[in-house]
Amino acid sequence: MEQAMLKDIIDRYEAAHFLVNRRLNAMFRELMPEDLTVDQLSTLRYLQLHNRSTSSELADIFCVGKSSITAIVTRLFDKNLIQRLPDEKDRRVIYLALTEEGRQICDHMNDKIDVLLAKYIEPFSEQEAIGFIETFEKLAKGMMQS
Amino acid sequence: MEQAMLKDIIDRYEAAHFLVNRRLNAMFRELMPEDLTVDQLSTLRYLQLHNRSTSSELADIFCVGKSSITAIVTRLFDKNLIQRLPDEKDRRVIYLALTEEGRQICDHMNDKIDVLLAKYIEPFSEQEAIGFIETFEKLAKGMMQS
DNA sequence: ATCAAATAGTTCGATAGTAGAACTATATCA
DNA sequence: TGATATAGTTCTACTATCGAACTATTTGAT
Repeated sequence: MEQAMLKDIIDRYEAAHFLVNRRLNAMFRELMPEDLTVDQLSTLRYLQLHNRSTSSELADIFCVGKSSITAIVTRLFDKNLIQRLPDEKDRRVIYLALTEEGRQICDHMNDKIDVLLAKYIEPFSEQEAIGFIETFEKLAKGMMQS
Repeated sequence: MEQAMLKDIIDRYEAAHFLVNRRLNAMFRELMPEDLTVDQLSTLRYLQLHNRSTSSELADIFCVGKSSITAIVTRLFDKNLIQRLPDEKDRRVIYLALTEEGRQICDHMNDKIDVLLAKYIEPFSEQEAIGFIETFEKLAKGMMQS
């Protein structure tokens, strides 16, 4: 790709990324129940998909320090939404898992989020949506590796 | 689009969005000079593109309350990166603009960010990149309207 | 022309997320 | 066995955010 075109694509990507990010975050915030934040829900949702994760894994995935994870996990633990399950073999390790209440909130929020996102994705043709998501996934993969 | 396909697209979109977001944010954080945050730079960059904006406009664009903007603007003002220019006609209004120092930091960071993003976008063919960005912009536009 | 309502921006108090350093406890390995 | 690495927590400090209360100004309805 030539320089001028690449620069154009980058500028447009940044603008769209910023806009979608800010808008989506605000819309998610509005969906949230009283006592839960967007980041807290992200944590619950990750644990729903990856049961018995650990603080270290969350820190890697969320790209933050372990002390940030301790803070967020403690808040969710205090709300009785996640459990801390010590590993029997390696006593340094503490697995994290949803409680029944955490699972229910997750399920409920998943439905709400699906409805919200469907509104924006539905207008696209199947072909366009698939093409888009495939490129998006390649981009994500590229960022995973470095 | 049929339901099962839509649901699949939504799940994949969410996963890629989360990953790209978190990774990009972390990479931006690493690029930042000592005394500047990612959100502060976003504000500077918006002002570079939209000179003489106002707090209310920033609050709309960033999807946050006006008091959040006051906080961030005050920090940038204290660092001498932006100016506050009262409107002559309507004395409630205060226009915001970069200082010379703010402009320089912006230019410098724009270059760094372009290099970073180029690394991830370069691998795509021109055709794929354009198709992707066009759909992304449509998505952004859809979110602007509601 | 006046006064109520709207608008622009700030202040204040509270909370969440984050970094980074210091710390504890445990495991690994040379 | 002892040094080093790893998992997680605690603590302090800071930024971003909300929402309510506030000031100053403008707009608009009567």
